[in-house]
Amino acid sequence: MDQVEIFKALSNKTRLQILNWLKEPELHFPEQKENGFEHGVCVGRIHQKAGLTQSTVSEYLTSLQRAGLVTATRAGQWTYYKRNEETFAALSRLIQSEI
Amino acid sequence: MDQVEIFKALSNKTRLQILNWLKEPELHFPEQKENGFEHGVCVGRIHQKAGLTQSTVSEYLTSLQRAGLVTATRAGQWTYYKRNEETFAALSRLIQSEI
DNA sequence: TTGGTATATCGGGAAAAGCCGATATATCTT
DNA sequence: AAGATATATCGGCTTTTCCCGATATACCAA
Repeated sequence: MDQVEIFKALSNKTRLQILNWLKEPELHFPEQKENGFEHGVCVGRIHQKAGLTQSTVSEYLTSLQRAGLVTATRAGQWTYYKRNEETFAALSRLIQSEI
Repeated sequence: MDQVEIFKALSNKTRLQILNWLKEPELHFPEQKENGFEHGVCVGRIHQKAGLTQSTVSEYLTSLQRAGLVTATRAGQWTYYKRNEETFAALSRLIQSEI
């Protein structure tokens, strides 16, 4: 758990936005409803909603993953990204006791 | 409470270090003991301990203050910086409920 | 195999952050 | 007023971040 890396990942409006969308995928990505959200949301939908290029969003998701804030699951041609709530909980604890 | 600004302020090893020192000033800045720590620690001592130039440390402290993570109190020729625990508590809550 | 779709990676230009040395400002002392 | 001390600000160089378009890679379908 690299603190600096986590805070850097969180230091961007779009990335915070993405994390927020992933809190309630059914609400923010209703198009994907039939496929379910067990593994999260695929890059393409996040890309469309974010209004940035595919490459930028892909890089953002990778950086969130490196920080441990999301997990990635490949399924066929899609990669699904999902929040990793444990990291958020750990970070919250860290802030009130360690930092 | 600008989330991005807070996370940017926390995205630096030295600044995290400073915040950590300020948790226990009497432990990390014993030289200042006779003056007390009610208003925190003055820039010069933090500068010496950090091993970066005075200007850099002054800028770092200003950025921590802008983020609301510390408060600054001027007393004579000294400026004392002190942790603002309310912001840390609020941030901790924010992470576990909002972000 | 060929082509289509989804994602990742690469190269790069612009903007911001990391630091520094020099200098300005504020305050105290004499 | 003049000098000393503490902090803030400014100009600049270097590294990193922000994004992009182009291209590569992976997978699927015919």
